[in-house]
Amino acid sequence: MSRIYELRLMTRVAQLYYANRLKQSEISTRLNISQATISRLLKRAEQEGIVRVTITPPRGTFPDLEQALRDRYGLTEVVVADCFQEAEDQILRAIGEAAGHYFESTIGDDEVIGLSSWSASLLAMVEAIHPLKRAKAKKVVQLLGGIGNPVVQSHATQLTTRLAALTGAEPMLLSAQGVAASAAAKLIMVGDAYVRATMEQFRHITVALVGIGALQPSLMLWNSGNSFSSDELHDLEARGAIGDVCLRFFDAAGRPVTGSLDERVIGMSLAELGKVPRVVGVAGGARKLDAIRGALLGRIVNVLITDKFTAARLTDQDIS
Amino acid sequence: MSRIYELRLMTRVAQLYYANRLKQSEISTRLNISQATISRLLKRAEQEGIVRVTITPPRGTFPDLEQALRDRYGLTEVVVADCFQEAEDQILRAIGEAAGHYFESTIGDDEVIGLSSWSASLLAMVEAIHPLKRAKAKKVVQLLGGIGNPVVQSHATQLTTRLAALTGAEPMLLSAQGVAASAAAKLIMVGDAYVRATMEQFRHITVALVGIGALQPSLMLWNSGNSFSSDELHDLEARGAIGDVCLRFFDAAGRPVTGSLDERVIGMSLAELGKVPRVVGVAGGARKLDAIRGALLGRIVNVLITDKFTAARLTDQDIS
DNA sequence: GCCTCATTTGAATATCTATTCTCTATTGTA
DNA sequence: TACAATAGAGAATAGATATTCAAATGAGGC
Repeated sequence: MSRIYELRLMTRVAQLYYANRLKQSEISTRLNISQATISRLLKRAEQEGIVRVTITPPRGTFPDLEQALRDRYGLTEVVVADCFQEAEDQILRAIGEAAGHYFESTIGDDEVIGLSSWSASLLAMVEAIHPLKRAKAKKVVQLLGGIGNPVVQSHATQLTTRLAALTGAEPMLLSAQGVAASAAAKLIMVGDAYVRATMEQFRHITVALVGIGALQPSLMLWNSGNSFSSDELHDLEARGAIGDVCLRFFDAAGRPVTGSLDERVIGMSLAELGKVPRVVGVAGGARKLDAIRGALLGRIVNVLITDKFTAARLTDQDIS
Repeated sequence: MSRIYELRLMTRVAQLYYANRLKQSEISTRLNISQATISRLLKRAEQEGIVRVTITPPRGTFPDLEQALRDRYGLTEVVVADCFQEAEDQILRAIGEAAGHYFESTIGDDEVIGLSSWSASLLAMVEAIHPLKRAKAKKVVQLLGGIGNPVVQSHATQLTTRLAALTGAEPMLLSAQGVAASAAAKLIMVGDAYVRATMEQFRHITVALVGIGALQPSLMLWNSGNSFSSDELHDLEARGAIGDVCLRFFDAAGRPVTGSLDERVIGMSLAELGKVPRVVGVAGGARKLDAIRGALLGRIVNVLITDKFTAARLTDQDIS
């Protein structure tokens, strides 16, 4: 059969199939051609470029940025949230909402959720989550003790409790300070049966929700000599630390920066986190850019929820 | 779920489905969403205009013209053949080839083919047909006796024989003049057993291949007082006849123009033709434009094979 | 607050589509 | 001319997708 007529036939079949929405069998009856051949013609029509499928991203979605981030950093999934202005509070709301939606629509039954509690992003996320009707998750495990004064500490456990309530899961709290006064103090706290029980769950976690912190300036400022000694922080900084997840520090390339602090932190380690199938990092904002990049490069998270500005910067694109 | 996130999800699913070519079930595993929902999201993505399918007609094919003709004249199928120049011989070759392809690819098993023999278009068509390997058609029935001198007459029956050979069908010939000298002469010819047998097949025909003739100027000139009397032709013309199919005349609107001639023509009548499920008209060229339009308006044919120039004129479009 | 109606969801399944398999036929090669 | 390798078509069927159904949820309306 001559080429031109084959092309015509493909076009006609494509027209009947895609424009007129006929079944292949209807086309096959109509044109006296077997259904198998119709199927093959349609496939060839695609190969020939006669049929093309175009995906037009609706305003406010950024599949190209997401794709670029997945490709560049080997991430499983990325959600880029739209955000009108690049102001901290706006970004926080945007990524919180996005993370909430992501969480709601991807949480499966019987999941064991890990939550690295003290993070404005995660707080925003949990606030965005609607109560799930049917109990879905099994457990919500607090990944890190509370930080700073007791009020903030309780905040941390509340977040865990809240998420547990929303998902109908059992909360597993880490009723301890995130940073013990000393390695010895940590040992004592870890001796607590409840703390042990929670930490025992770490290895059963199926999805971890974590914030990503920047060392400079926030942690430095915020700390103001409470949990961390200036020496420790400066030491971390001197050794290249740029950010943290669960108070476990890493440098710009994502390599762990260990230190005496690790002996005092009560919470999940990076090694343990590495064994969790799905680690969702929720973070955005220019201030955290390098920390986020580090977490991505170090494969500390494999899902990222961020804002469009940060996403653009992470892919070296112009910000639009 | 907020609208923007729904749209994002549709986009993402569409991307995985169309760009990454994942199965719906793979997507459903990956995103923790049921396959049913993936299917629904894809459907909605189309409705939302996120996914669009574009059909790009290859050069030399004219789906838009074909569509316009189908719509305008209520045709079942139309093939518009490409044609470089608007010269009779070129047009003839183009539509002949197109008709041949159309025939080859749509002829089914057990079809009874009717062939209105004396037509340059049909000749070109039959010449373009490759011998079918497996016998397909059951019978090829000559729809009209031969015209003019015996050489031309035999031409007509040869065409039938040839098509029959190509399709492995049994030829049913009308070994008679297309136009008898008188009504009485017709009666005599129709008395012949073979002629009767062939005409008996008329009502079993599943597909009729017919040319479309123009009264002016061709028939008038061509005749030169052979089969038709000038009176008859002028009478037909006076009564609005503009063209014919199987020597059955019709006016510009496709209404039959009957006359004494009908009593003498040995061949299928328009009424009989109207009962054939698929009547394929093969014709093109400026000269025949009005005749073709008449045949279309009168629903005398329901499939048209023509050239792009004629197609454009039939749809009142500019010729390109 | 409680009920009704319209939606939404996933499991089961009906339907549609792609692929395999086999047969036929064709093309290039000796 | 005959032969092997190649290509193409449809029938059967494996596989994928759409739809149905039942259950559950949410949004008004009283």
